[in-house]
Amino acid sequence: MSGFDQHDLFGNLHAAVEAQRPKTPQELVEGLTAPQREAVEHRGGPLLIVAGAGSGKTRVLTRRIAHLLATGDAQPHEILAITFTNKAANEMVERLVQLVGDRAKRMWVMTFHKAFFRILQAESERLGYRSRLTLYDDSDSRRLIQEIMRERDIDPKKVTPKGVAGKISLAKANLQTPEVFAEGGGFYQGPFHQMTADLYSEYERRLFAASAVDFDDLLMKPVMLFERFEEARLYYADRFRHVLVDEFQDTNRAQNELVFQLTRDHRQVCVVGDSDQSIYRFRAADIRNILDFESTFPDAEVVVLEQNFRSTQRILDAANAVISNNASRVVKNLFTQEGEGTPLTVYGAGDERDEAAWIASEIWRLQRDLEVPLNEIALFYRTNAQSRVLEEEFNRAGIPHRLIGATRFYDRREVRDLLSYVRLLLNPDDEVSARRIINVPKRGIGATSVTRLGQYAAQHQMTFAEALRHGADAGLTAKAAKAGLQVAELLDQLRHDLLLLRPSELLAEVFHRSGIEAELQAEQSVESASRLENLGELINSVAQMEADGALESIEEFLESAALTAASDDLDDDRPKVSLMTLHVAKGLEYKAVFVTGLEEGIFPHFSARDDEDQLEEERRLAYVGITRARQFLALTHAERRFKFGEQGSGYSASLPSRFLAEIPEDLTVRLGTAGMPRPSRWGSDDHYFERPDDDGARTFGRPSASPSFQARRKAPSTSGAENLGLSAGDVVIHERWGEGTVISTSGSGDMAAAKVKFGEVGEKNLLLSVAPLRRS
DNA sequence: CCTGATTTCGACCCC
DNA sequence: CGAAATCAGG
Repeated sequence: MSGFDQHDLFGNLHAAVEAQRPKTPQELVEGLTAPQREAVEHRGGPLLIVAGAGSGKTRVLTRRIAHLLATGDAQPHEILAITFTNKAANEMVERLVQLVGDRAKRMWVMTFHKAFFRILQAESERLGYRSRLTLYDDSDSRRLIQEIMRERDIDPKKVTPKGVAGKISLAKANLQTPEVFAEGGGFYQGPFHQMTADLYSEYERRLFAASAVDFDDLLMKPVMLFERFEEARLYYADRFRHVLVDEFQDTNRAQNELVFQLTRDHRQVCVVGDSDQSIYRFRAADIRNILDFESTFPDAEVVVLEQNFRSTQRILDAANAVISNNASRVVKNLFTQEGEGTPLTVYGAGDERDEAAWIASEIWRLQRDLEVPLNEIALFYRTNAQSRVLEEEFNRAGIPHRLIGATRFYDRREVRDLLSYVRLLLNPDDEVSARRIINVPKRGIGATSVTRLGQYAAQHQMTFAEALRHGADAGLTAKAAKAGLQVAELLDQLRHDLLLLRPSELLAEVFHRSGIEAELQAEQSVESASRLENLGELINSVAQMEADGALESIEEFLESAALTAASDDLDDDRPKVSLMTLHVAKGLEYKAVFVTGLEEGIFPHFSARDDEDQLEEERRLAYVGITRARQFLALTHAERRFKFGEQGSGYSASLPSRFLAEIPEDLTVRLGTAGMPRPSRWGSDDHYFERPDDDGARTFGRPSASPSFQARRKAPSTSGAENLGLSAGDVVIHERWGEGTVISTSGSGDMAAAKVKFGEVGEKNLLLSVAPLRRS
């Protein structure tokens, strides 16, 4: 899955050579288990694949698609394969290219949101939109809601725009129009609900006027389109004669309905999912969609994949034990042939710094003694806020790492500003973008002027951008009115370039002509330098995409910018430890995994405290985390943690998570304050005792005294070997292994490493800053 | 009326 | 710690 595997590389080469000859149906089921094969070969009706973690579902899905082609049961353009993340989609495309060659490019293999944005864009006229659609992301929607609330003098403290946005989002996911929402189905009543309903209604009106759609519209609007225009539904249902959906357990009502609308006639629908991995309830995923699939399609064939090809038995046993505490689930038990494996480590830290320090020391050990590459190590946490301490400690310890899914490049302010210009050029109705760029760079059009322009636009039924030309009439000062006129002219001129320039050139032109460039250059701060750099990077990356032939138009670029999640980014293979939330981790796998912060209140999160359903979801999240690990799994918790509390912030005691107690003791080794001081048992004890540089600076195995302070003061001390300036051929002496010859070196500073050949123990990869090494 | 500086407040998970 | 509300000055 993760793509680092060697056999994948060879697979690629192999595929390139073999690409000319399509695989036969027989070849496509080679090496599959009986249930996997059944899933690949099933024909003629609905298919539900219940796929446990690590049971090879991507493999089955891609083989099934290839098989459909090979037997002539489907043409490439008839395939719609839906995933939840771009990352998963890209991976699927890659594998399909290996299996069926370039024909894969004619299939629709993408996320729900992308597929239905395309359909919505193509059919927007039917729904009455007058311009090309602009996609509003969460922050755009929030701005619009905030603006509406401001106009209505609603106190943003009593009702937050975020809260309102959340309510509207849920309503849309459940296919509730403003009218239906207002009625409330008897459950929700009262003035507060009424106000939310009014806001929802106005929000919809404004979105429509701006020719804009939000994320939830990408699902809800197509449902409405298909309901109102049967011929549109039939067109797409006929075109996509084979619909396959991954991660079906995380679909919401709208997504479920879309699948049904597209497939209810031909019934060639294949959904894959694992109810134990449903973790998106908070964004309206409804686990019943998968549980009720068989009642929706009574003739559905069900295939259950229970053999896990990823983890050791101990890891699976732990996962099974935890998830078995969920009452509402279909029982299934994963098994593996990967062997027992080593025990899991449970580490009880003093506080979060100690936790981080221990993890850092373990990572060093994993890579040094067990030669686990850094990019095969991952660290998960429940909330993004937990990442900071971990990062700080990793910086101190010199552990190369990357945060996945934290901040999106496209969310940086300067990037959004620039893209807002382009959005406005493409869609003059776009209110949010117009409001955003009107005073970027500073032109002397402040809040008061913007409000007046907004009022004027509303009164005279024109767009906000159009109102810029009527600043004087709208009551702006002469200076502001003039500036407004200039913006309008600037937009006219830039709109000219739209047809003439390539996307990257257009961005560069906007960057320059808008004055954003000049303003940033004038500022001369570290901050502005970084912004300039980011925008340069943006333009360069677009130019690169053009050069690669990967970008047709600026519209396409905006679409991908809007639909790219933070977690989709850079598949760089550099050796770094990955840090991410448990949600982002779904679908990934690593040789070694750390799940951190297993404490009551954090994981399970306190918001799930009184709700059994939410608690079960937290448990599924734990299940997801555990099952990401192939060989090594450590679970950590801290006794005290710095928290942002209701009454101020400070350290407070943290109880170990109930999920820890749910793991049978005999699967684990307990370390730190929670247990006896013993060395970690990952790998052989030999490895541990052999560690020549075990100077006691690390914290594992220490009694509870105050491990955190030790961890803090004694960041890994260096052996000094990284400063020897070693190169291949040098002869060195290792304290334990004696004389050896340097074969190669890599990295620098704290991460400088060398491959050294010793007489007795053979070749070793050494991290120089810790290896007790000297020149001979 | 705009802008830059200062204060305040708030924080779960995401396509 | 960072974004948004608020304040003081031009």
